[in-house]
Amino acid sequence: MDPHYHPQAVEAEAQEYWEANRSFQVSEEPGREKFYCLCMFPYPSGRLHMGHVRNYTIGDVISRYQRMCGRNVLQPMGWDAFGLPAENAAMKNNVAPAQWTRENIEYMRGQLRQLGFAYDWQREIATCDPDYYRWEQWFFTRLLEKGLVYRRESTVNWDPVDQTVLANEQVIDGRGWRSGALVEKRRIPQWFVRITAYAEELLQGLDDLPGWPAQVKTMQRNWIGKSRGVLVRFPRTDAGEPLEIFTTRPDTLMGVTYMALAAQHPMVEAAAADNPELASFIDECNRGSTAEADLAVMEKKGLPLGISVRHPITDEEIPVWVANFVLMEYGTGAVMSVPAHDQRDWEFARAYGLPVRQVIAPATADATVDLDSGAYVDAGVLVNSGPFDGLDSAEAFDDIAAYLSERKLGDVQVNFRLRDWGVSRQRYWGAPIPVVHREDGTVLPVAEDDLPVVLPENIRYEGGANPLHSMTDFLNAGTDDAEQPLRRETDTFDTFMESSWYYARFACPDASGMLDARANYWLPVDQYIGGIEHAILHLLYARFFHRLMRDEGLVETDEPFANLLTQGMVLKDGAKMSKSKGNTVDPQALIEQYGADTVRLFMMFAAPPEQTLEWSDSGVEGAHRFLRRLWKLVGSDELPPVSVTDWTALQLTGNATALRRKTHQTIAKVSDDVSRRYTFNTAIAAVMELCNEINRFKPTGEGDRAVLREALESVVLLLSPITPHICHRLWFSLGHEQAVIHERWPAADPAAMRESELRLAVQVNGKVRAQLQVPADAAEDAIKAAALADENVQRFLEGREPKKIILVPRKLVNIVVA
RNA sequence: GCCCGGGUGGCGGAACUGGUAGACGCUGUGGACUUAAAAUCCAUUGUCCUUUGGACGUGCGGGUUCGAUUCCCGCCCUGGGCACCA
Repeated sequence: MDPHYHPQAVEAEAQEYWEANRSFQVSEEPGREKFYCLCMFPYPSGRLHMGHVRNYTIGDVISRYQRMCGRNVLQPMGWDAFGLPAENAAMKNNVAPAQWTRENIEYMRGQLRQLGFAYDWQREIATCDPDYYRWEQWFFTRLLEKGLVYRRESTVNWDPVDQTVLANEQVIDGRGWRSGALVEKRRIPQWFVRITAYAEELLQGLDDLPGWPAQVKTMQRNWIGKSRGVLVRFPRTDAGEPLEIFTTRPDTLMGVTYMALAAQHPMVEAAAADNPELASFIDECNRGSTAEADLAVMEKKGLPLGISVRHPITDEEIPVWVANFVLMEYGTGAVMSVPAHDQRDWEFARAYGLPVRQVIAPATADATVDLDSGAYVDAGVLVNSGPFDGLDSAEAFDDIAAYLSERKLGDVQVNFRLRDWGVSRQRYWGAPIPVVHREDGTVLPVAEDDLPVVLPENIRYEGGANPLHSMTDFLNAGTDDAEQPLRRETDTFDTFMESSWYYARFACPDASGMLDARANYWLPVDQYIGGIEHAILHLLYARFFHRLMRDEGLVETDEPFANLLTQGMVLKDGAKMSKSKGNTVDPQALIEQYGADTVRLFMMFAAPPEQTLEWSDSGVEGAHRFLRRLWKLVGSDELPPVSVTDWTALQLTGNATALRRKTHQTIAKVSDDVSRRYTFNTAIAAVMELCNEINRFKPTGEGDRAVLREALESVVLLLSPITPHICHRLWFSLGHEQAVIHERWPAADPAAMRESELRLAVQVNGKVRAQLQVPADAAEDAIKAAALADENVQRFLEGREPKKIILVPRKLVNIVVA
């Protein structure tokens, strides 16, 4: 065997073997345990970045491990191919988005192959392929028929110079990123999917996902935001509909001193008609971005409408204000303000000189209220609340709700923060929304036989308006039954639509319908892996879409992803790697210099998968050095495999017994790390320790040789999911005829792992003062006696009698004095 | 602003259920080999104290405990998400 490790040759050889043998092509095998391992598919942005390499290496390690455990493993790969960057690239480089995207896919597919991932490439999907998105279009028309999608007006960012809708990301400090023009909010009709109809189920479903990280479930719970409160109607002092608000704190109702409305609230718009100051305030509110983060940090501003309502209990007159921090999209677009017991209301009241009225007092004497420095927001006991005085907040909630309900002034209501999913995008590079418009403004779904609505790909893209607007062939959709002309919709779908069901299509990529029975063999995904940045939106939409497909009879399960691993970001210089920040590290250069195995090993070794990984160029070299040592260590053993049937019959030297113990402890440790903890970094560290021990081991007889052999084979088997190419080669060089991918994962022998002696720490008052070597089966009293007998321990006891001796089995003895 | 994370040597990280802080690797330093360099191998590498040994040390300030990186309270810094980036 070549004494030098040449990764390029080794990796080409392994990859050719896997390809020639179609090693990773799988089909349904009823009766055999399946394992569906999926990584979030990439957006084909041009080249792989380190985040991809990290994500896909984790998935590949898990897939290859599960395969060695005997499961029928599906690991597919595809492309989330629609999206904004293709349009930006088109403008910049004068190339059609379709062409740009497909060229990127070609290149990135080659990179993934070089990294040796065990994908079933026959299942490859690109979401920009009409064979894929036609089913999304079909499904949308089904939802339309069921009333699960609807059209209404909603707000977008409008660039008045470029005459185009901007994504939040394209609005920088309230201005269009290209034109620099002040962005305006504009309301246009858009399609929505009723995710709110599934809010309760999506919330409950989280309880049935033990394989999901708690933090992700918490984020989703908070996002769905279920709350119980009261819808209160405040009658107007003049004519007109009462003002409705939702509050979770009806116990503070007696402390309301003003009402606050969103600028888009109908009552505000009506009042602005004869109030120029108000009209200009609304204009001001209608500038800038629609992003919630921007709205939340804005200076809180407002204006009185000159309108008032009556308090539903006291009949007192309450002024109505418009405020820039109230969102029309939430609740009713109006809130009751209780400055004494809500911090934001308090700040607003301070700024505008509105009264602060305390109606809640602390339930315990030690709490204090200082309304000059801020609101008192905790629950407590009602004061200044007339008939409700003395009730605690919980009782007051019920009593006040009942009072309002009897008088038809309010109702207990469950409210969700979750809003319906707006899926319309005023973009070219997306799946066309399959509807047509009549001249009278009514809308019809495209008939099933007329699907897919194919997006024209051979276009010139010059930015600004959606090029579909000027394509008469596309726009002309024939006539309806009454011979009236039909115009095709030019909006396309949110790309989250495609990524909400691709995992199911991978099970049956050539199905003649949206899905077929194969989906039910493979689903749910057993292990889903992707970036933590998708913790809410993508994962929630996919969970929702899965239920929609279930209710259409397409899948049998409730949840799409049984286990979820959220990988941390790859950062450099403390920031997410991105082209715009110019801090990317190109994996390609590393693959070419060191080989795929080095890159894979380094990525898995540098940090546990859930943690952010701060990139550093050093360390890659170290991973490569380890592989070179491994090559020499294993490759130099050219004796044939040893088969031992009964290890207990062998006479082993002390060193051999120790090495065998280390081997089996390592097998146990790595198995646990890979299968339960997903801490590949500690798994690799354990194998490195074993290699260090092998290096020090000098075999002297047949038994020693058998132990060495077992250790080397274990190293290769344990590393094979992580660095599959070098292990493929080394397994053959160890004399095996079958490729390592067909081998079973090794089992740890508990008898071999047993220690005969233990090393315990001896503490005096919690500080380590000595180390103790004791037989593994030593009695408690003997251990305590030995600990007390230690010279240094005696020195620190200073003749004092131990008050207590704490013995933690296998760990330490703590002698407590004084 | 709101929701969810993170903070441990010069660096990446380990310590899994409250039990010996710093595994494994990187870097640095010293040495071997070499005409020399690279590669490789060996030793060493938290700070401080003259020591066999000891003090300090896990963002900061408190608390609980025989014992806290781990649990509790209050801060600071930092990453992710906030519904049209994917």
